[in-house]
Amino acid sequence: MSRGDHSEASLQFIRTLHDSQKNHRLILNPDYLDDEKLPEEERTAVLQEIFDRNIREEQLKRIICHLTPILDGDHPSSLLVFGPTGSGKTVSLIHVLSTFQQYCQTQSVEFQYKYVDLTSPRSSFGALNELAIALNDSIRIYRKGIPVNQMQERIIQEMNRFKGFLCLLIDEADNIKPNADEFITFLGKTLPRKVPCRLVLIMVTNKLNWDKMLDPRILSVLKKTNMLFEPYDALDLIEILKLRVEKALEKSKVDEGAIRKIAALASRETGDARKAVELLSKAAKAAQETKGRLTEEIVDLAEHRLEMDKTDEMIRALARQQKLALISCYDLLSKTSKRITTGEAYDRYTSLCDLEKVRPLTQRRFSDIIGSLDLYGLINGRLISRGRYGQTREISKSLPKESLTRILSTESAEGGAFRTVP
DNA sequence: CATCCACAGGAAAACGCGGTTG
DNA sequence: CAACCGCGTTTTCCTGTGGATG
Repeated sequence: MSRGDHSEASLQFIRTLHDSQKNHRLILNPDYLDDEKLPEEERTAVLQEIFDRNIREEQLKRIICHLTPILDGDHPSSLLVFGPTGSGKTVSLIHVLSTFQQYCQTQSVEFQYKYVDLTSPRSSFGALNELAIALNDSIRIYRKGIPVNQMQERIIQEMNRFKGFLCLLIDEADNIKPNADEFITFLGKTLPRKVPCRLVLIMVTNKLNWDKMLDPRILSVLKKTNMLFEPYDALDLIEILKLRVEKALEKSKVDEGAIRKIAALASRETGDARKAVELLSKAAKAAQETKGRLTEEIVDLAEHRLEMDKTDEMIRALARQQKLALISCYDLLSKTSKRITTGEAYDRYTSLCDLEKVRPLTQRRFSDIIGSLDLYGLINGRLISRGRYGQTREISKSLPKESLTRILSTESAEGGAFRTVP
């Protein structure tokens, strides 16, 4: 009997909750807030709209001007594109090249472009490998273990299939780590001689002085042209964000001020469009959980939360040794409340390693780890000299209490996990 | 003023792993 | 199978460094 009342109340509860959730509904299409999860066609469609809004018009014009000689059969020089991350270099170039390729087909000019992605750091060998994959979409993936010359031979063979103009778009070219010269020499010097097609190199980097690190002799062979991508300014970002809002969110529930705030925050930092969209996504989720309206206050909240999540994620992603180092630092810091030195931290670290049955690293290596932790902002490491008592990094904490407790909890929680790992 | 501590940090060699080749 | 290759990681060895101290 009371059962009926009870379920009636529950039903009511469910109904009101559902209704309120419906009212709060802000995110209509979450896919548009995450570039990576967007299907290819949709992605290009979004990009198309961005370009239609004349956001990167200046840059597009410049690229196209550089390419147009091809239509008359002239050979443009290779191109070096600079620009900070998230300024739309890759996106713009791919857009231009693919449309240019289409146009060339109608004009019966032989033109093809291949995209070589070096986003994750690679050696010159890895770069060659990537190039080979880009050239030949077949399943064959060349693995490590074969000499470099042979690799180059295969690429030359592969390239013999192409005629006319072949444009190589090399993304994040600065990621070729130890000997970038080798790869670039091959590209700029060896290949044009041994291959029938006309090669146009486009290299993308976000390091302004990258070309100065290369051998000057290679640069003279390349006959390159430089091009600079300015970061998006706040107005551009507003346009981009508005586009996303239209696609993904219930527009009427988004404050104009909130968008402006996101754009301002992002442009103040680096002008990175990806970061702006990420913040928008975070803010939208936060808004949906509360009142369902995207306001400036929510943006503030989301920014704070995003930062916390980042450090959290950071810590979770650390390697074992790094984590151990971090733990030993904070362990020591919490006990002494005084400045500590690398040596002290190292002592604590070795004993901790003993406890975890992990072979401790050398102090030299430990010093590097401390350096990396400092770089990540998980620790403040300042180089000081204490006169006769030597020179040390003075280590102090830089994390809020919330993260700190979490570190200590992972220490105990993953202690067992550590031990099971051989 | 020279000394000397306790490390920083560069260079190079060594190691280990995952792969190919003959 | 041994020999070899590429490559990131780690160890070994090394030279600097800046100011309190005698």
